[in-house]
Amino acid sequence: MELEKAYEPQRFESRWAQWWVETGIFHADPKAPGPRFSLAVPPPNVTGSLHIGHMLEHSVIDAAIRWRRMSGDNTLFLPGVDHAGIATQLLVERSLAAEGVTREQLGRAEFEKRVWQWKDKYGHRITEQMKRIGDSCDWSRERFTLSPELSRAVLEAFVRLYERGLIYRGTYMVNWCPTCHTALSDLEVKHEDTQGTLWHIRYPLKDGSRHLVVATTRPETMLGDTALAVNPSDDRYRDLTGKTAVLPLMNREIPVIFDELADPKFGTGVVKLTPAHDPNDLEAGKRHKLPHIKVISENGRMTDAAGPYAGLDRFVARRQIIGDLEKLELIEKIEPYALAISKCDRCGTVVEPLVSTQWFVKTKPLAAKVLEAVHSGRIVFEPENWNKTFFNWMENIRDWCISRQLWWGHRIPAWHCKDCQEITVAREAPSKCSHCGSARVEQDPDVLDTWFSSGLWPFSTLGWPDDTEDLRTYYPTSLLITGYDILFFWAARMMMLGLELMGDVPFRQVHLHTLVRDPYRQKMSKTKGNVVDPLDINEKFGTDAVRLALMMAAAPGTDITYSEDRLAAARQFANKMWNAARLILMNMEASGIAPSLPEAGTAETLEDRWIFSRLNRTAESVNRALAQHRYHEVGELLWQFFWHDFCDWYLEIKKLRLAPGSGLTNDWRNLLGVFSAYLRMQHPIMPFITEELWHRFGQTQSIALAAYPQPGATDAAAEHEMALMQEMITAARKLRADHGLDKKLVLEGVLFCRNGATNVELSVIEKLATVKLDIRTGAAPELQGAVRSTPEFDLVLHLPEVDLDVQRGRLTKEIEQLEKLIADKDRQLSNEKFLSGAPAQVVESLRSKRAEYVAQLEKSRTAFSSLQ
RNA sequence: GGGCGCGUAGCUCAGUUGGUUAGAGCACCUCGUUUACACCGAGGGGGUCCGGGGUUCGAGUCCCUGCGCGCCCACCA
Repeated sequence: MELEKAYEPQRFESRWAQWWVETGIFHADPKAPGPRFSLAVPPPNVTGSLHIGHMLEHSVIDAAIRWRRMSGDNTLFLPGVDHAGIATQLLVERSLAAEGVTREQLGRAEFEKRVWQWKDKYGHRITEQMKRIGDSCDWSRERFTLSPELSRAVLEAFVRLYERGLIYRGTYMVNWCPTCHTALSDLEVKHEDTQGTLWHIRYPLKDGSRHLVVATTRPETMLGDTALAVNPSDDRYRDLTGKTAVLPLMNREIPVIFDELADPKFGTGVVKLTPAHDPNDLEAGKRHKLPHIKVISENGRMTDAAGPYAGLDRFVARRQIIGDLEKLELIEKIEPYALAISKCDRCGTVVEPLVSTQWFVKTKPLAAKVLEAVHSGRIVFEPENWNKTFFNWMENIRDWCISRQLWWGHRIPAWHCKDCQEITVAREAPSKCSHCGSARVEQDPDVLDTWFSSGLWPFSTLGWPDDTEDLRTYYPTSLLITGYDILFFWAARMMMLGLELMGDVPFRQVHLHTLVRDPYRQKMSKTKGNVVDPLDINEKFGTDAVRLALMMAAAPGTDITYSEDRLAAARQFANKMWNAARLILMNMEASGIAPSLPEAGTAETLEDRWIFSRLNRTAESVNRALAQHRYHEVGELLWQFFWHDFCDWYLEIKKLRLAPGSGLTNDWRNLLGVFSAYLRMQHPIMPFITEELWHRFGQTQSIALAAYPQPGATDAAAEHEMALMQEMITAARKLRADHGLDKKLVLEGVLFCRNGATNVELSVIEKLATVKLDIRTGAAPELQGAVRSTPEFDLVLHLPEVDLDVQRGRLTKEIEQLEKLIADKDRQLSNEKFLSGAPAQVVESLRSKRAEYVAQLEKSRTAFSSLQ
């Protein structure tokens, strides 16, 4: 049964994807033998769809898992999805908006019902896509952060942390998004450098003696000013003790106070204090017991306290205030000013700092445990250059605001008493207040930050808080593979919560992969319209080719720039695999062998000794690169081995040996043994084509369950002999190409060999280079005609017509190169410091290298003069 | 204001601990379709490794510095 002529992945990929799921071969068994290797997938948004970043991430994760599984580990690849609180809620709200409905109009219960409907509708898309791209997950263990089981884990985690004093409720200044209408954690706020404006505003003193000039970037907040401050060491303002200023526009009297907050070097050295709208001012306000006047509300509009500006959007109010101040001639100066503006990560709205009562996680004690775990090596970053960034963040961590004023998420398990105002935190809804016994208790309306539940992922997915066999077997997980963009959001939180609640690290190793950018190095985003749908390119190039291309591009350090050229190259590689298999199968049929992959026999020929050596060397490098998460190296090693060793040389030589009707000869066994090993080695990167070919060669079990090739003995002598033979063949081809001779014309000549070079197999050289050679030992007595020389042999071809100009050109270039190299070596070898300082080995190799060049130079010169 | 990273062939990038003539893929040039693959084969051209110092017998690789670019963190007006 012959293979189709070309690699057409569409013909078989979805079939294998389905087969892998249906046969359940990736089902994890805690009782199975072998070292345990477990990994929980970074849960994608339940309503999301696969993007190119996922494609890279899943290629890498799946390769890691498949490699460990084939290496004999008891593996668990746990899949699942995240409810993605704010993202999903916004999505559904947007769809409601299209119907002309707001969530408030629907009410909480009805809205939640709508989101669940949405989840049911789109929630399977991403997991179906994961199956389609070949993720070798245990689908029986699929998890969802908002499922009843995981919700129980969230509840338990919250209560335990609360009981340990690690969760508290308090009133602080938080980041507030007026559009999403919720508090945000610090991480959900993006700082964007912007060219803003600094307005210098005059605040008259009450006594009319003078005015103070205050600089601000946010004039609208002045309506809430409750003081002006100057630095106590600032000589310019010593006389202001006890003075009062009049707040323009509001005509409110505000005191002038002395506080270190005011920097004498900034502007005029006078700063306005708005405790309700600025974190620094809030602190200063506390120190001086200043009143808070909230002039901006949760929806971004001015409050009643803003007097004539009440009800205006905060930015509209700003413009009006500037206009009004100008009319009053209270603007002293307007200058451009560079500042970082804070925006909501989700919707891009400018975040408003507001004082608000929220729930927080006390992070310092948790971070201490994490720092200890990383410092002691219980968690290892790979690549390790993230250590410093990570430590810096962990060491300066601030408390984590975990309450969100949303409706989609885990409801906070706290009940407020309407009588005594106290809070009861409990695992189940209490019938009465635990403080006063009142039955008038009501659950806190807020939900938890979506990252709170994701932070429990490595153990909540394994059955925690119950003591399950899965949890005992697979926790801590072995490896976390994720993008560096969610290092703090997710990885750091898992570490904190895992160490606190499980008493052990959530994973032993963290591999941070790179991000995929568009061809112009821009981040891919839907709004920019530069996203690439991986399903489209999988269809076009083949999923295996996309996996290979992405992994080969993903060298740690820099982000990947997306390029179709790479994908096309990878597809061509897959096509090469396909056609090599086709060649082998065709010849098997001719030799009377049924498709099969027998064990390799013993190496008898040079090419067998050589390919075994190369295979073992490649297996060694590939296993090491996989262990170090150097996936681009894995791809490159396998590419080189397969295309340039196996196809270009090994198969070409074997083609000369295989005879029709021969049956299963030793040549065949060796060829098939190497091919089988290659398929298995390539499988973690390219699961589909390898599975397809595996079966085309008569296998019935999945290749995913076959053994991963382990390194074996190498054969330096065989590699040297093979290299020599390749040089001889190449030399002949070069001579032919130099003279523009027909490929079919058999050229006659003499091969002069020295030393060990004599036992080359002449017939192989003759066939692969289309030559007819006499072979002699020793150096050529004279070098006439078309010659190519190396230290170990001289090849002289009798050409029908030697183009002397071509020969001279080639030789002149060679001679120049050699002279330069020799001069280079001479310079070093005449350097006393080098001779005394460098290791003997280095000096020796330099000497012998020089001797080789000199010998070769002699040859070239002789050949050149023989042309005269 | 801190921190990280990048600058190597026309393009996209490799280049673990400093040590043969710095590599790959794509693109380019020449030749080649009789038996796996034109998604191919054979051969070839192409690089002052961003600039400047330094350490060293020896630097693409280590140190300092300048230029250019990117990212992350950060409550100063």
